Amino acid sequence: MVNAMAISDAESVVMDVLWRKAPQSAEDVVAALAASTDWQEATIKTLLNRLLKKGVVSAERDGKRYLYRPLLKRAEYVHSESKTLLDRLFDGRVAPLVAHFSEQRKLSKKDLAELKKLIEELDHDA
Amino acid sequence: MVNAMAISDAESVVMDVLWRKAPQSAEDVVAALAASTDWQEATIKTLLNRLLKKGVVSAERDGKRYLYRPLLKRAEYVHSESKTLLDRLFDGRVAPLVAHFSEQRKLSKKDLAELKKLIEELDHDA
DNA sequence: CATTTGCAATTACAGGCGTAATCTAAATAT
DNA sequence: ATATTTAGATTACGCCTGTAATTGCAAATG
Repeated sequence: MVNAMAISDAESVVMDVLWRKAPQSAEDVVAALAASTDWQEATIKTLLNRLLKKGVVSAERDGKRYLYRPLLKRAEYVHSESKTLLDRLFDGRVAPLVAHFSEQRKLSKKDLAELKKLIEELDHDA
Repeated sequence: MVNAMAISDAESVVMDVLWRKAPQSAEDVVAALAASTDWQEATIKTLLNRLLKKGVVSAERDGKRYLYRPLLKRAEYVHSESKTLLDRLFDGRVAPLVAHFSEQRKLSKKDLAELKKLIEELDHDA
């Protein structure tokens, strides 16, 4: 068990919708996902319920339906996912990952420019 | 299905052993994992077999046993895992990941120094 | 040869995941 | 008041995973 309460891939797609905007009803979420997935309504409701059970979203009654909102913050999720990957593959550090991508020539101009700027700022800060 | 032929977490631990040294017999792999896991021999053999079935390791008879070696290269695996994560969480680019870690103040001195050097080299190269 | 032994192959089994269909209770319409 | 619609809750189901135990077979040994 790598993660105490892991969010599955499909579940994270639903979280993304709630991170973009909250609270939302199940129907809202279904509507938001209609374009990008071909999941049935029932599927999305299942995912919402599993997320509820995992304690990472809350549901507040609103008339006949519920309004869902994320309890887990996106930054937290992003961080734990990233850290898990860095730990597994890059000895827990960021630089080796960047090195890997540069070796594979998979750094875009944009990436390079941004990285350069970032590093300069950090350097200046420190 | 995100990955055509995904390697599970437990399986990747076995791959790690083979990436470090190949070929190795099942017994070698068991020995290598004795320190870091408490998996039974049978478990490790199951994992080897699943990896075989997935076509990411090969087995060559060596007397009564087999010698296993990875067919998938570590760099390929690392790349696909990293790319999947970057795509999911950072719009497919490296810089935002670095930015995230710097915002969370999770960049070590070492990371910073390495990144700086890397960027300089790349800049110089380009 | 017959038997033990060392490996690999097969089988097991519960829980999670992707993907829903169906059931039920509440609200609304007739 | 009853019928219908609607939304959530329950149930389903096959595949993957983690974690093995058991079986089968070939080689070594008595």
